[in-house]
Amino acid sequence: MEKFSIKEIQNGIVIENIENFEARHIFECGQCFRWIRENDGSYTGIAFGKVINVLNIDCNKVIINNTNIEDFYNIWVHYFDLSRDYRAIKILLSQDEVMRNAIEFGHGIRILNQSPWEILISFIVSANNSIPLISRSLNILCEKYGDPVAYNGKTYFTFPKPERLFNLDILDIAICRAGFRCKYIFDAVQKVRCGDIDLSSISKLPIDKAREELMKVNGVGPKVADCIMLFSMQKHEAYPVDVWVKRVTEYYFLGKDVKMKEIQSFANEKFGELAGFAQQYLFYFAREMKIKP
DNA sequence: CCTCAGGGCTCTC
DNA sequence: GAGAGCCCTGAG
Repeated sequence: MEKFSIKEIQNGIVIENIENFEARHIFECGQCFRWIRENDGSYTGIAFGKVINVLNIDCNKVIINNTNIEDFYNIWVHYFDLSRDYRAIKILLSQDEVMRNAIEFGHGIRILNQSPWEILISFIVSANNSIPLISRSLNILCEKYGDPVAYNGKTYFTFPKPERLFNLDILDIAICRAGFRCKYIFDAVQKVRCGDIDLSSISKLPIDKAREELMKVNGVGPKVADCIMLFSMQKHEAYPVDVWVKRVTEYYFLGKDVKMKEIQSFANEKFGELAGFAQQYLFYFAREMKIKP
């Protein structure tokens, strides 16, 4: 458990003496698409129907605006994974020199506990796509089918509940301009609707069985399935391999172009139960450094 | 203007 | 099990 103290302020809370929490690292390490970076370096976003603004005053002090102590303990402790001891994770992973550097670089990363449904759709949209376009498509879906929540003179939108999408036509999905992925979104909606996919029971399965179930959805392959499991099902042994993770793993650890399967088994042996955390540090490092093949 | 790649997946061979 | 094609767009 992380150690920190909470104080309530006007329409918000201050978290003091917190460690391993940098808003920039958390929201830009590839696990979420809808948090907005403000001019002051804070991030505004919506989860569990609540809009909040998150600002690091320094590396040990965080202000969460538009919330209170009750919501903090009921919602945000879990969302920001504050019950987990990242210091211990970092010590274990830092035995490796490459990891030590990557961890230093992204020292404030935490893996958010997001909604499986939102992550399923988000990472379907992410396939062979760029972050601005992913965000744009998701925001269109939210503006069209989510619920408005006002904050600070602006309107934010919740991620639409599955039921809201059940009766939509494929053309109603296509407005989000996700191209060939629209039919995959549609397929995901249908499979959730008819019960072919039950995300809450999948989340209780062991990783290999869960991956297999998730991949029943068109548009969900091994990488997307691993993202869903890591970012919304607390399966931290998942090691999603996208182009960046492939590059960084090959560049620093394996030294040559290898197959996805070899990268997976490398991650299992090297990082074990902590593979997902390692993946996040490596991904953020590789992408910010723009490592080329 | 054209070309390419971008947090892969499906389909076909 | 390898490779082309896929929607769409910004960058070069």
